[in-house]
Amino acid sequence: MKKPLVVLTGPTAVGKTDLSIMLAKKINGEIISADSMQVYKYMDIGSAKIMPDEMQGVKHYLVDELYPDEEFNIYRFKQMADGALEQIYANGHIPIVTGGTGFYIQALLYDIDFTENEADTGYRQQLEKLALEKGAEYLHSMLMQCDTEAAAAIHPNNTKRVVRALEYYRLTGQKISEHNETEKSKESPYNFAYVVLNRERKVLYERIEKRIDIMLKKGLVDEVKRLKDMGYTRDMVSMQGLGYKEILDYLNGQITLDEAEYILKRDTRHFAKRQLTWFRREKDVCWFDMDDKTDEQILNEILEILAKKNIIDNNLPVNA
RNA sequence: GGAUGGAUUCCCGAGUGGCCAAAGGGGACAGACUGUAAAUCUGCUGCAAAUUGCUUCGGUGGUUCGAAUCCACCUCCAUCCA
Repeated sequence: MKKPLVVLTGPTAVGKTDLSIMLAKKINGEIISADSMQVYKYMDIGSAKIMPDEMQGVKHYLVDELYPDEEFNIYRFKQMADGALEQIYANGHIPIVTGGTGFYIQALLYDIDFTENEADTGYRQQLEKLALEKGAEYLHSMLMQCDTEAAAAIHPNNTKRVVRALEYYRLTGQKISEHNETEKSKESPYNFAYVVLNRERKVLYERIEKRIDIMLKKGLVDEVKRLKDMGYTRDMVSMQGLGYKEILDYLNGQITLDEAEYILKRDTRHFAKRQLTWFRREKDVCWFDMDDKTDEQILNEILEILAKKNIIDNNLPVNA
């Protein structure tokens, strides 16, 4: 019997948070955040983090768990999220995975394996240096020699991914393309419902811009300044988050505040678009347009889906 | 009223007789993604169809085999002089 799992996601600023709380209360769920920035302490405004008083007693995992100088990546996420799942099941709750990081959601949902090796940062740095000195093409040709498939699949300019493929081969003696192939064909060990919230593009973009205006008003600049004063710097994963890198550039005198705002809004729009691209190619996804319906209506439709999949008890009152 | 400079495809901006549907950048749109993923990277952008055709470079008219590029007039904008 597969264990139940609900995914509630969508692009940034669609309005996931409110609905996730409503849903959690309705189905006795607990929430796992699949968000690469909300895990970090002290990063509240810029990450649009849910605050304790908004949680309404619903337990949240993977929020506020790391310090900004700690590295968070898919491997780390997977470990922490698996742990959270175990606890949630043990306590007799239904896990609700929310947050906008599609890659993380996929890793959890299909139990993709990332544990095979430890990062060898020395080799990675060596490769990155090589890329800088000899060019991206050179690295790519290196990959061509050990893993033709991966080289064919990865664009030469995408140094990050070329480096990882090379690193993977060096660490495991295996081709990453083969590893990907086996992981890709996995079936989910969960009885899941994958809900993606969306809105008309124009509306979504307006919401994004409005939200950034509010962040600025609420003191995003001060928040970043505090982080800067605590010694956190741009090279850290946390400080590469939207809202942090731009304001940091401003605080460091590289751009004006107006420029920072413009870039932040633009890049957040780009991000939302990329999220949508990701969700579009996920299988077994239920899409909801939040422009057409109230949160209550959507909630009810989600409950129907959950009941149909036996994720929740069929006897739960569905109609409002 | 006079002088000069300018008006280019969604925006900025190159182009000064054919190789121009028009460089480059931005935006928009689409896509990839399996240990940095709020990251990284790619494609595409006048219209319709096959290598072709059609309509574009403020407007109108002209020169020329041929014009975004030259000429005339007009409109608008900018700066300067009155």
